[in-house]
Amino acid sequence: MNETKRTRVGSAEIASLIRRDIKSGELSPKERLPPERVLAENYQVARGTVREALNKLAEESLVEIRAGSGTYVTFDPSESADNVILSARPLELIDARFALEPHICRLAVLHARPNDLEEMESLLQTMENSVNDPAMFSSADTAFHSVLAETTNNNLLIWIVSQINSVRSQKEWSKMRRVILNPDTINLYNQQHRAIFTAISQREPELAAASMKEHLESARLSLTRSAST
Amino acid sequence: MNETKRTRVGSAEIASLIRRDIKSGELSPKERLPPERVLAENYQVARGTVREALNKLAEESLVEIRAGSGTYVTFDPSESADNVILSARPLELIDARFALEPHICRLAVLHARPNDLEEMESLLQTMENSVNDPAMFSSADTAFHSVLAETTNNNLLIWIVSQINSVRSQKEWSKMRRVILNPDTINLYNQQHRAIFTAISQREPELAAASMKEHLESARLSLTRSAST
DNA sequence: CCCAATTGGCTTAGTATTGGATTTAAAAGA
DNA sequence: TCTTTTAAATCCAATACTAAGCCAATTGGG
Repeated sequence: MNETKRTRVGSAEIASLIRRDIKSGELSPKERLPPERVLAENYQVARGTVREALNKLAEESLVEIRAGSGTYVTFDPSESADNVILSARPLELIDARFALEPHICRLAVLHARPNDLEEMESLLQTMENSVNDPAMFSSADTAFHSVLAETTNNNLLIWIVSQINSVRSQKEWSKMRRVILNPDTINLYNQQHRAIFTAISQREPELAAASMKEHLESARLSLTRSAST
Repeated sequence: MNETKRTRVGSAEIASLIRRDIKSGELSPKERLPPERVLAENYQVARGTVREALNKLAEESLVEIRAGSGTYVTFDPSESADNVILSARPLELIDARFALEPHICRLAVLHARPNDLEEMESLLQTMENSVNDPAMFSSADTAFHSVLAETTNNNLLIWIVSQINSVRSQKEWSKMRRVILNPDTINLYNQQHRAIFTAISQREPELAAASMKEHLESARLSLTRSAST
């Protein structure tokens, strides 16, 4: 199938190329594509082929074709953001945190300053005093993970984590917290948070990352257990 | 030699240019744009075309047009959510990718289906044929990392990666790409991409993650090297 | 306070560009 | 061979752009 690469360039291939540029943001919303005749020239195909490709993209609502005017990008990758965040499922969230937070711990070890550590210590104490107050624990927990991100001094990571945290403050999630956050679980989490904090203050990046992984593993376990009941 | 028939520069193009300058902060809030007649001269179009472009921007609330006075920027990028993304610095981006992409590789190993692998293979071939075409390489490279994210089936991760990719399509970055992406570097990246792909097809999560880390390490090196020159 | 200069608002007629659609021929694939 | 797809060349219809002029609102200097 892919052996004969050179000869056959069909409308499907053209469509894929353009689709990729739109979805990756290389072509921004409202932007006008070059005229069909020029695209045909660029891709070295006939105009009819380009036309077919553009019509496919129009059916996918990626572009809008206006006769006499041009073809315009109508897909905004950043607009689908709210939907993604609102509809994120618990296990998706845990996987995303698995990707992010261990490495955040490593970076936190590199960048942590005394007042970062003080803030973490203060939040740890709040959580340790909230064994019977799930709501309080939960807000301090979120803050703790935010501080970890802020400690990296990486605005991109800080922003990503804040986006992820906004998922957790959804309505549906607070229900779930009430089920999961019993005193035993809170105690477990407190121990794990403490382990992460200790690893960071002792400047041990891999230990910090490993502790975070263990913590997230527990969180995943809590989730699957609560889902099965 | 005048075979090059310029494609029409229309109101959509003018609007895109000005919109980009506004959103990137090149034009500050409250600042007055040059008069329509001057803009028309600068862009080498008729005044009516400039007018249409400005009216579009006014509908998007990016500018305010006051008859007899002028056209004023009414959009403040620092108050926009996209701000973090627009102002992300190269090393921040690499750190974020260090956090995300190795784990994405692990998840990709778990979820990869035959047509995911086919798509990766096709992009690898595109990149391998683009040793002397940085723009094409870059677009396929972005797509490759996007496909990795899509393979996880995790919408949250897919969205995060797409946000990160949108950073890379910024103006400043395309300059940097031209400096970094010489044939040697592209060949190196191609080898590394191939290694990642092989690890995924052979279902070796840790090998895939390690290959990705190596790839990102190279990317970081290219960045620091280009920054120091 | 008024006048003159500047700036956006708007109209018109003529021209150019662009997508829409059809036809014929050639090439690729079943 | 027959079917489908692509190429190439037209012509058409919709839309946008140019150019030029005049009006209306605003601004700032005298």
